[in-house]
Amino acid sequence: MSDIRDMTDEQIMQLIGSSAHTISLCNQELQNRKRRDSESMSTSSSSTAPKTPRTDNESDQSVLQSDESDVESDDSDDVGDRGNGGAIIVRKTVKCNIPHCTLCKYVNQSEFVPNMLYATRPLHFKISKEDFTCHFPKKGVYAMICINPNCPDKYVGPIYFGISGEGKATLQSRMNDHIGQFDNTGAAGVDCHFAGECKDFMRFLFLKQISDLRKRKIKETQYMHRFGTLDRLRGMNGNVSVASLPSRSIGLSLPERGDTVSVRQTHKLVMSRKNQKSAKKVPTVHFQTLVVAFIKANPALTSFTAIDVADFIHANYPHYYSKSTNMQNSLSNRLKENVSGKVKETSSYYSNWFTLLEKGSVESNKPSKFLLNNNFDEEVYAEGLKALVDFEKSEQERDSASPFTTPSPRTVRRTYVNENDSDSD
DNA sequence: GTCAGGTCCTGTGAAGTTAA
DNA sequence: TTAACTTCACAGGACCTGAC
Repeated sequence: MSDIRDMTDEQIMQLIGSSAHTISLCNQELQNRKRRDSESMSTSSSSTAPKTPRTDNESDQSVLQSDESDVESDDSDDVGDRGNGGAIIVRKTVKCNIPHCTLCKYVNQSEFVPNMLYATRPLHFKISKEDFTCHFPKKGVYAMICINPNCPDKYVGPIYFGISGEGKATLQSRMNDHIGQFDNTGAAGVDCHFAGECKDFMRFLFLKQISDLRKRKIKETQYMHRFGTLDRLRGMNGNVSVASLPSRSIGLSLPERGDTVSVRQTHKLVMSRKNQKSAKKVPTVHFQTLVVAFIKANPALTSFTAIDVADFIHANYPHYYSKSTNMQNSLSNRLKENVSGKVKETSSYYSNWFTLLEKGSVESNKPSKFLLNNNFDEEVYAEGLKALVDFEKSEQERDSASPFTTPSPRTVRRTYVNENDSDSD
């Protein structure tokens, strides 16, 4: 690590770049080998394993298992959502055409709904004896779609999945709740999207009739994963409804820094920041991005600790680090959860940047660099890294303009601190 | 049917404790 | 002493309830 500390920022970025290229080539080769292996397996066996990279069937397998007992009167819905990962087929939702119905104008009219996460898995509609309408079913899962061709968030297809509630609230009343919020400038969650430029572009459809609350939540969570709506890039679902073990995320707030603007909590496993209103916004970076940057920058290391990663961030992104408190502890918590597989089953697919299936070979307290698998999203990684670099650059420029604003030294974790002792750190 | 206030639940991250 | 681990209070979003 010491040689890295002697490097300039440019040298470090160069190293990251060259390491990234090497690792990318290695990953590609490993993937090719895996593909060849699975092909030779499939020719010698009758089982037909899906060859599509990163099928969502992997990420929500456990949910699917639960769903096997999902016996509803119309359980033949979603006929395409098992098996080889083709189109997801649901009943069609049509206008009820009852006079003064507030929902009719929002019913989805298109023949299919694209999937931003898995392009090969759009929503299609099957011909059914009884279509869903604004008033039917009462209990089930619904999707909200943005059809604004100029959507500022570039959303296409479902951006939010919801369910009818536990009590008397029906799907119809839930939709009315949403629609009622579109005129409210202070609307939160998915409603704030449609309270803006996309106000008249919301469309909805009902996906499945399920009377059991638990099963509704499981189904809703499945859809979130299948369409990636847990990620702000593709949707507005903040949380899964069902998690066998609660996933956690790193959010480092800085209440002592005065007025703050909260960062929307839409991504799971995200390093979020509360920022001073006047200050340049600290970028929101996936915590995995930071770990991957560390792994890529240290190809010779076979294992590391949260402290190593924290030191790396401190050495390479000092301004970003200085905006954080207790980063080491948070990294430690999240790394442990990832490596031990706690977040795998229903967390966003970002958690799958790390190999969890081979957890037996990875110590949770000292993860190996080999935990990085082929599933990590280069685009998200590059985006996060760029945001970090840009932020550091702008902060450095600010420093050189006023030499007294250098980042504060690394925050040491406080233990047994006397509140009155301001020098405890 | 609508809306405002209430409740519940999960994410967040800091504080505290234990182990090495 | 420090790293690793555990616990818990708080914030905010999703959903519920009841009045109008």
